[in-house]
Amino acid sequence: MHLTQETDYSMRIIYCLAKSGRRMDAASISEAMSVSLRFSLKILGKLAGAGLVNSYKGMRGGYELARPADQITLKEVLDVAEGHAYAISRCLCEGEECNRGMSGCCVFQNLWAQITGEVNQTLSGITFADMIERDAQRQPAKTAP
Amino acid sequence: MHLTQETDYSMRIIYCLAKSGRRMDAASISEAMSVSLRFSLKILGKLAGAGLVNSYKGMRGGYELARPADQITLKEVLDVAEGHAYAISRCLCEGEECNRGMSGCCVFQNLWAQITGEVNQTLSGITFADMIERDAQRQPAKTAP
DNA sequence: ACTAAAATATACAAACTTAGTATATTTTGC
DNA sequence: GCAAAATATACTAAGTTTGTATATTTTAGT
Repeated sequence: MHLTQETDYSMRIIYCLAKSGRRMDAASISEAMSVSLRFSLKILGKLAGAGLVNSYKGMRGGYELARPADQITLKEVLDVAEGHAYAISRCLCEGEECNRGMSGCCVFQNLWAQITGEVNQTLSGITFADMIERDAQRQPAKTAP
Repeated sequence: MHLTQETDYSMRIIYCLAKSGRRMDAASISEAMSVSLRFSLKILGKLAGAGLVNSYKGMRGGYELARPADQITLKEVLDVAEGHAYAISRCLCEGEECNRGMSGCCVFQNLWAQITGEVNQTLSGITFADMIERDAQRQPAKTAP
């Protein structure tokens, strides 16, 4: 029913890179996220493979966003992390046609498609720059004391 | 990521009972849904336990809706079938606080809560009577030839 | 009262998914 | 050349889902 941990971590990792604006190595990221180094590396590999982050080997290597934060949407990250687009019901996924009961294309599929569409639209309308903005709004002016 | 099969079947079972308007035994329901009798029984037990359907033992026994179809919402059935309310992310569920990284209550939680709220609101605004209506709308007047 | 048709309760198990780990290898800056 | 990084590949442990099986209880009809 829920998005996976991997999706959760992926979001945070991209957010972290977006906020820092600099290249970071996996160890720093994993520490900032409180996720094991191994698992962070696995996820970063996936994100790099999908072209959301660029990776650099060797000393001074690490990861950075492949595009500016205002050009990466939540939907993109979710799709990569989950392996496919968000869908509230399985019956909307390819190769998983609902052929039980209900004559032909059922009423529920119709409804699930509607909800799924709304969620995806929301997610594709929000970038990581927006998220940073949102966070700033929530924490009202933490200026020097 | 998806609602479970059990939720899918639960929806259809309630829909089936709503449409028939009569008491039906598990065998008839399972046949109509193309789901095994055993599994149907298991799900029907859950629905009966939650008070969504009434069950009757013995000959001429079976199941019927506990309330009229226009007083049972999709949200109610989902909550029973899944065991808890819909939430897009785990971090919204009780006893699953997200305490990793992100200072305090994170921006993502905020967003997930918003999306989750919208989905739940949609689901609680639709009854099974509405679903029957919806289906009729989709299948344009299948009157005699 | 007896019998057959139903639901109920409880437990079990197989398959799949998720979450995370381990090992060995490759690349690159210094 | 060496050490710091990523990469590739494979493995495993735990949890969840999707059922199935067995034995029991209740009730209508005769």
